[in-house]
Amino acid sequence: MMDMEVVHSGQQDMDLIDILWNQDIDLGARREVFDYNHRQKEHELQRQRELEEEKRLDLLREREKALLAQLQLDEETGEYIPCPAPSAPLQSAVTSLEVTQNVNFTEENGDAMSFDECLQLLAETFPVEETESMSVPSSNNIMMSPEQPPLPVASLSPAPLSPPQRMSPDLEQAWMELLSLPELQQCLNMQMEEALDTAPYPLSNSPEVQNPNFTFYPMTNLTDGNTNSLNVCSAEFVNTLNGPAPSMAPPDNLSQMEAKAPQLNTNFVTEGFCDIFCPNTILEESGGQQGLEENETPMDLYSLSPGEAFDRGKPNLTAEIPDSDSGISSNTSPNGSSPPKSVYGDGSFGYSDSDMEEMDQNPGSAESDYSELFSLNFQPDDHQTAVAVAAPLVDVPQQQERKPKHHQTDPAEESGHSNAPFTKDKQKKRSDVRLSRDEQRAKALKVPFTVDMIINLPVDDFNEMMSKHQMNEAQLALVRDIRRRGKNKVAAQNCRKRKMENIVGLEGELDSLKEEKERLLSEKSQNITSLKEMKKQLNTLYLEVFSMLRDEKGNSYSPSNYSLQQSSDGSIFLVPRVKKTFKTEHNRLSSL
DNA sequence: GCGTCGTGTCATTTC
DNA sequence: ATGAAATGACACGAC
Repeated sequence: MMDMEVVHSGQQDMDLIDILWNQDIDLGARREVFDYNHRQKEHELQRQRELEEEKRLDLLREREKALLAQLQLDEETGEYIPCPAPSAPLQSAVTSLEVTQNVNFTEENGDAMSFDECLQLLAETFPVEETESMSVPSSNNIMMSPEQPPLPVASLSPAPLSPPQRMSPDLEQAWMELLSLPELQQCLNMQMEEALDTAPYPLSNSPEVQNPNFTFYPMTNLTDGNTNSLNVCSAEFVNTLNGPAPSMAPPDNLSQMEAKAPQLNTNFVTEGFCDIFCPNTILEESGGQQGLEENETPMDLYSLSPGEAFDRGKPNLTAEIPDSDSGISSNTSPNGSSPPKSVYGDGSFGYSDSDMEEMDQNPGSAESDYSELFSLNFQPDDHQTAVAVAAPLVDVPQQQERKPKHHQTDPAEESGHSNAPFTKDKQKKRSDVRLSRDEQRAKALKVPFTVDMIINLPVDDFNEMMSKHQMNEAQLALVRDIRRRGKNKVAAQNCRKRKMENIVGLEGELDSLKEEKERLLSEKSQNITSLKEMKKQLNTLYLEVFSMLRDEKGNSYSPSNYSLQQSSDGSIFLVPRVKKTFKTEHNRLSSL
């Protein structure tokens, strides 16, 4: 019987665990997360991988030195260019590749090192073996979790003999070396940012674009540093580098980058990642469809079909943003605790206020940085500014991924100043955070006003300002929300201030009333004392007056039988106490 | 872990 | 009737 109960309770526990597990699955966690052995195993594997990576990195550094030794530093561009007249002949394995590359790269910018030149150098540096496998080397799959399917390489590259697939392992490793160069890393990052800025939502209909493996892997791993990019960058991804690699381009050269993007040689196999990272190229290729014009911002795209665009865009904004604490959000389910009534109503615009709140759970991190970096006084038509302003939308989650543990530490704490700030500083910081949230939202929707203007302008000026600018519903709703919140915030502060003042005033009033009470009580006691004294004096005077009165026979009047009374005209009468006696007698008789 | 405080936000009421 | 201001209530983070 006991066993049955134990089994039963055990079964209940398991059911409970399953329920909780299912909830966690909904929240994005897997059961392995809770398995200690599994985690330990993962940890050991991770350490093993790290050791291997260290060895590989050492090897790669040596090879990189050897490679750079054969390159010349161009003093003008700061790039490495190949030494003139390479003597070693190309190996046979590269021949077909070379033909392809020569065809495709002959028109490229002569300043930069072309693809076949790189290959030539690599071939000189590293002996190339005959290609053994036509598939992408297994290193691509090293970092893949078992449940993830391998990259559909074939579908990525329709070209029958895409060069990277024909690379030998050594050659590919050399490519990986190139990829590990900081210049190329930066170039890749810039291309990614640019692509995401200009087309936040993949415009291509190709299934690869919608495959999470393709969008997720490069984005997440490129930001992780050299190691991961080495492991993860597929050969197709290498193709995105076929343009002249602008080395160490400053961030404000985005427009130049963008101008260069369409120049990429699209004859080369680019349908893979290039579809994702170089949307301009795709747009050019797709039958003259201009798509994004130079000054057309992503917002314009939203306004073309707000519903779909935002439905697709929303996961980009929210799904990759971890909740501030432990990645579990109470609002994960669509029917979550967010208020049913939203100012955005039918959800035709992707941001509901509660969604924005989720996005804003990270007040101290990148957002405030961006709010400081970018002024809100931009013109919506300024494409370059629009790109710069749109950048935070995609960059914020990346930065959050980089610093998930520090997302709520302020810079002062990070820099070692862990002393508790003064209250005023804290208030200012919180106010800044609040401001940065709304600024972030305003930037996201490209609202052409500053938050300060939205909140602090008088009603008439505000209405005039709103009427002067054509804004869509989402922008109007956001502006109204910002103004409402800003006003309400000030009102709440004033309300609390008044409340505190009322409390302080009431406390002061209470004190003064207590003092008044004490004063009145003492006055009362004084009055009582003086009254007693006066009565006493009056009684003495009364008796004195009585003692001086005499009747016709010269006898004195008895105060018990007579009393003195004053009439209304001031004259004094001696009245016998007959009435009283009579009254008393009458009362006595009636009582009998 | 719990209580307190300061603050922002929302819903509702008051003006 | 309408919009702004005021306020109660709640949530959240910091301490």
